[in-house]
Amino acid sequence: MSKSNYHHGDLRRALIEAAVELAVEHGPDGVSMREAARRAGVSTAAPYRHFKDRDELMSAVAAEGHMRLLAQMREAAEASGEGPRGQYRAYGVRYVTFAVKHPNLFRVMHVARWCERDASPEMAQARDANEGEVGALIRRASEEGELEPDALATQQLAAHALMYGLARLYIDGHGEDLGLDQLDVQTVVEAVADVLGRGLVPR
Amino acid sequence: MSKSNYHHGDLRRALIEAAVELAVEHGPDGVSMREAARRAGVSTAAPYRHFKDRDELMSAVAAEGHMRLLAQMREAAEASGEGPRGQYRAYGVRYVTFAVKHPNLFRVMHVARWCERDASPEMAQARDANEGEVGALIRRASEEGELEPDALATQQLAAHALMYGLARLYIDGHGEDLGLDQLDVQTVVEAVADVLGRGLVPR
DNA sequence: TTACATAGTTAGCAGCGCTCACATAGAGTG
DNA sequence: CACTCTATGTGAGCGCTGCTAACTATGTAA
Repeated sequence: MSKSNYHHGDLRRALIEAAVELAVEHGPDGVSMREAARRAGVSTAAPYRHFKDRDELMSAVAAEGHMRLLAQMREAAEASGEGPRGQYRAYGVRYVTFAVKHPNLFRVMHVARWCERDASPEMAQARDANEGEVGALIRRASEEGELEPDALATQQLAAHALMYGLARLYIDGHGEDLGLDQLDVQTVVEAVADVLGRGLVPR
Repeated sequence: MSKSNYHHGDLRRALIEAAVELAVEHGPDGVSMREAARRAGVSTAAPYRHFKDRDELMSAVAAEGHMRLLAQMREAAEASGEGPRGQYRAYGVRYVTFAVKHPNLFRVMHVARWCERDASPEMAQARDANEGEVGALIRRASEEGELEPDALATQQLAAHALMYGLARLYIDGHGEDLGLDQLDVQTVVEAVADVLGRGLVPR
């Protein structure tokens, strides 16, 4: 181990894990440098050797979340294996499912201040991985003629916005108003995806 | 004035306005009870006579935001005046425009803890107003045959999620990645709305 | 006038982010 | 091996925060 065992082993990593736990348990505001330090068994000033401020730690938490989400979506795409369009859909379903299952982590992952690509080294890496993956999928779908290539950017935006919006409606507590609570997440997502697929206009 | 001129006039109102300013200037985390009190010209403990804690104040801020948004959307709908479906679309455009113009207020308006209907009296009122308005519009659209009534709930959900998601993509800083910054908001929203209208499937 | 609820005050606790001066442990060098 | 240097940790402390307790002033009603 190159940089370990000075005093702690790998304090940076330990702090990130403690912060992830705190975020999951108590939400974004429930993460404090001092409590993360306590859980890692070091003094309250130690974290500042590894993160210049709280935002940098939160950004690392956000990156960790994005890594986990990407792993989930990969798994879902492989399991579905119906060609790019089906995989794209499986991505969406898993995306929303993840948000509903881990709302606090998802929240941290989408706070502007923490998810900009230069917010932390981890974040840049996570975003590269994510965009590469989704980009490749979209490209395959359009090459195989399953999406119209000319309107591709707009369509991708619409799909992205729809899934993101649905996820946020759930976790921001608009679920009950919309009668979403009784229904299975997957059912809802697929129904909504179908609306996007077929369009709103009656024919 | 029934409950005014004890000492201050209407401190509750003054605090809400100070908090709205703070939220607009510095974001949700930039609002503090103490600073709101200072701006209203009272001691730091005075706010607790009107709001049991910070969450209750923030909820009042969220409600204020929803009122302003509703006013904007009404205006947009009247200006468009193209029948319910066109008005629904105008609603959506104005909704996203509002979010882009007042990102911090929009953020406060959608934090779960602050936008639940029993978070504050103001919030309950604001949500009633909002839901009534949109609900009526949707109903008219379906009565006049401009939307398919059987899939109405799902369609409404899709439209809602799409606009909410688009707004959040903008304010959560995903705008640049998607190349949204160069384009006019209205153009983007209308393009996306069209994708929803026509559907994703190539025909 | 007196009694009372309302709306404000001051003082203070505990927790936070963050910084500074200091201590210590390992790596590199003579 | 001793010596230095830097990376990593500690403890104390500043100023901010949310919130509470005990007290005071004000307008209302009996």
